[in-house]
Amino acid sequence: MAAADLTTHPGHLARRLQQAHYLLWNAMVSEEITSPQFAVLNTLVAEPGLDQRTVGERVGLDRSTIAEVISRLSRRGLLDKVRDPQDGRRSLLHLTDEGERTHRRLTVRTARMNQVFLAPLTADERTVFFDLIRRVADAAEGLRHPGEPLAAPR
Amino acid sequence: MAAADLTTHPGHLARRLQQAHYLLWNAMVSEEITSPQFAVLNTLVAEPGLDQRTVGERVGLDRSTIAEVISRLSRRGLLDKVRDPQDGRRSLLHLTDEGERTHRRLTVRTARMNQVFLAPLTADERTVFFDLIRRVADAAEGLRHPGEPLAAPR
DNA sequence: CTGAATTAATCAGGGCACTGAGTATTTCTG
DNA sequence: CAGAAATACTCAGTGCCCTGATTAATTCAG
Repeated sequence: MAAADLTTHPGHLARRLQQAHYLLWNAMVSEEITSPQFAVLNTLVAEPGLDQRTVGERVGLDRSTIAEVISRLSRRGLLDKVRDPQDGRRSLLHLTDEGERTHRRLTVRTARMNQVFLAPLTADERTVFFDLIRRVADAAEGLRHPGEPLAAPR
Repeated sequence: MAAADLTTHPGHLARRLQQAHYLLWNAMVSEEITSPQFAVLNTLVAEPGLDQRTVGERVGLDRSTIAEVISRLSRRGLLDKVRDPQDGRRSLLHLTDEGERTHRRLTVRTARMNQVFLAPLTADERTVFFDLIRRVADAAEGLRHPGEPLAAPR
């Protein structure tokens, strides 16, 4: 007895939302390039030559995950990865021509998909939707860095 | 040039939201039991004896994923899985005592975590937050089943 | 009643996401 | 300047998430 109602659990809703998006992306944007991969391409269009860690920070992926995503994009010839001569620890990233073409092509499809995805909401609701999610995500991310203990508040 | 602004991409926001939740769950609820695993336990508290596929449907996991999650829960002794004598294709699931205890314990922690997670929002905003996400997720899920072609509308 | 669909579960394979440990390089400090 | 601390990346390990193909059991149609 005493089962919780998952429809009031933000984590459960977030997961379902992401899954729904995953499916729609696959159907309407690309089966080859995933949404996180597109986010990386998009970041490198705006800021070519960024190092791996910073790209991860921009798109919200940790060191290990960004390494995998970049390795796949590199394997497919969408970006080049070279050691920084100024700082031998860093890997600098640049899109290839093919990478830029892919980004351009997917940008159009992505916009179309977002329209479909957000179709159930009015323009005002979309604004609120973005604002609320962003605030919750930002706040939770902010809890990571500081010395805040998170759980036991003493 | 012409990089998109990811902060207006619902998919990107959904992913960030889910990651933020993942981290908070890990810090405040459990490092052993994940949120999807808890969802399964919760479903079986409400409806003991459900078959594997139906549980997956309830919590929003496909056949393959639910199989993995259940295999882990079973390995940890939190649930029992037995072949349905009435229908040899089905696996029927029941929580063990340990599974019920775990569910009870995590229910409390989960409620506390949700408070922290939603702290940036007022009570009214939380209602809207749930409503908007649910509507978008439901609509996208609804696009899967029908004969709708999704992409090329002809 | 038997062959054809349907259904539940499994398996193989690809990708995302995190942690903890380890390596190489750079920077900071005494 | 040498050792310590910090930084970027890699690697191993676990878990979530999906698709397509396969297997076993049930149900349906002729």
